[in-house]
This record gives sequence, C-alpha cells and structure tokens, in this order.
Amino acid sequence: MPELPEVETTLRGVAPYLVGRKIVEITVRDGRLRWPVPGAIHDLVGHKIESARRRGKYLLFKTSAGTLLLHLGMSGSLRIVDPDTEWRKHDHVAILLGSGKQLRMHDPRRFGCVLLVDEPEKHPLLAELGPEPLEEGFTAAHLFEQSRGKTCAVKTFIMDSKVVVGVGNIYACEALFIAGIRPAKAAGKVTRAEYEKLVEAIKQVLGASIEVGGTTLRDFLNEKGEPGYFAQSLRVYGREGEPCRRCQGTVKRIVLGQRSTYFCPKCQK
DNA sequence: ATGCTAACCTGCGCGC
DNA sequence: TGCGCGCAGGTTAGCA
Repeated sequence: MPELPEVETTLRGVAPYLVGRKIVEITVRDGRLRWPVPGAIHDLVGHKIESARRRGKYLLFKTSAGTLLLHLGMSGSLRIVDPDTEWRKHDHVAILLGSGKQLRMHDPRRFGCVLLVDEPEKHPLLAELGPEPLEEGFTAAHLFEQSRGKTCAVKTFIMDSKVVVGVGNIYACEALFIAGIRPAKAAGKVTRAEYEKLVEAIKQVLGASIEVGGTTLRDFLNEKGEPGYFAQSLRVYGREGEPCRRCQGTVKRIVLGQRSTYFCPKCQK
C-alpha cells in the first residue's frame, strides 16, 4: 500500500485524533509483525501523545515515556474508529485514546512494524536514512555525488532509503518517465543535468499525489476509509502494453531489483 | 564497501 | 467452481 504520499496522507488523517490525547489502553491482537511487537509498548499507557510526525515511510508518535515507531510495510493501514467497531481480520494493534476513539493498525501481509524507541534519530532503522525528498536537502548535487561509481540501475538507486527516503516502486517509475531517463541506466552514468530533472520530477510527482490523497491501487484507504485519487494520474506504472501518454510508443515492463518496472522506450533514454 | 538474492506474509485475479 | 500460478505499494539480512 504505502509510499511516501500514502504515509503522509495517513499521518494527516490520524494526527488530529492523536496529538494531545492520552493513551488509555493498547491492545495487541497479533504481535507477529515484521518484528514482534514489544511488550514494553504497554508502558505508554497513561501517557499523552505529544506529537505525530513522519520520517521517510515511518510514523513517529512521541510520548514522555518513549516514541511509538510505526511502519506500514506493503499492506498496512491505520484507521480511527469507535471502540465497539467490529474487528476486521488483520487488525493487529489498537490504541484507545482519552477521547474515546481508537486507532487501529491493519496489515494483512505483516511486513509492517510497531516498535517502541527512546531516541528515534539514533535508532538503526532511522539513523542512516537519506534526505526527505520534499525538503531542501534533496538536491541534484546530492544524487550526483552519491551515485558516482555506482553500477546499479538508477531506479534501484533512487529507491534506496539511504540515498533518499520515500521513493517507492510506483513513484520511481513515474519520476523516471517524467525526467525522460531509462530506469535501467547505471546510476553512475546518469548526468548532472539528468539528476536535475529527476529531482524536480520526484518532487512534482510526490507533491501532486499527496494533494489528491495518494494512490489507491487495490486497498489503500485513508483513516476515514476513502481512497486516494492519484492512480488515475499514473503515466506508466501498471500500464504494460498500453500506449504511452506522450508519444506513439508502448509502455514496456521489465524487472529491476526484483521489482516490476514500467517505462516508455521512446521517451526514456 | 558494494551488490545481488532470498526472505518475511496474505490475498487476489487470471487461465485452465 | 476450483486450483495453481504469478503478482503485489517495502525492507532487511546474509552472502559473494
């Protein structure tokens, strides 16, 4: 489900229900996520959520007793419900708030995680992360420097969270199409001028998707159960064999780094 | 250090 | 209708 726009949409949806509220009860129905949900998260009961923010695709809910670190993996989602709402299959963790509302984490594939951390910036999962793509630190110079000597595909390169966070499979394909760069081209051979275009394309495509609530492919819904509308704006992702929207060519699919990769051979060199 | 792969899971849509 | 197969928005661990 989630790339950066979907995580950001989720954050904006749930934050107003969380910040300033006390945690009344935490229910772990199935703690078998990517890593076991630590028993210590119950220490947060009685503490107030002071802030809710995002770092890459991680969500961080801060309390005076520690920070809840949450990742939605491939299929995770959050919902705000009334506590008497019927449990769905794969509703794994729930947090009851002082307001009487409940936050529920749903994740069929269980690639997501719910952890308790003390100093988020020092945590191994966050310490090595690259810049936020929508912030100042994400520049063509950064990509150019980081990529010199790299033989991996430029698409794989921009999906590496140590290089830049939040660019997943959909938006990597879309951004490379907008920038006119062939996804399989070695990252180290992409020119400075191409990285200029790519940085702009990434900012453009992520920003545009956030504006319409993210991409709903099969199951992404926001905290109110509404879909995102970016799917209808996709230029190449999932369009193998269909006509390119810019030229008369046909969208092709290849596999890079075990991931489906869509591009137009005529528009992307 | 770098780079590739296998692995973690469940569910869905497709062709037969 | 049912079954097997391939595929899915992410990321880490482990190996060469």
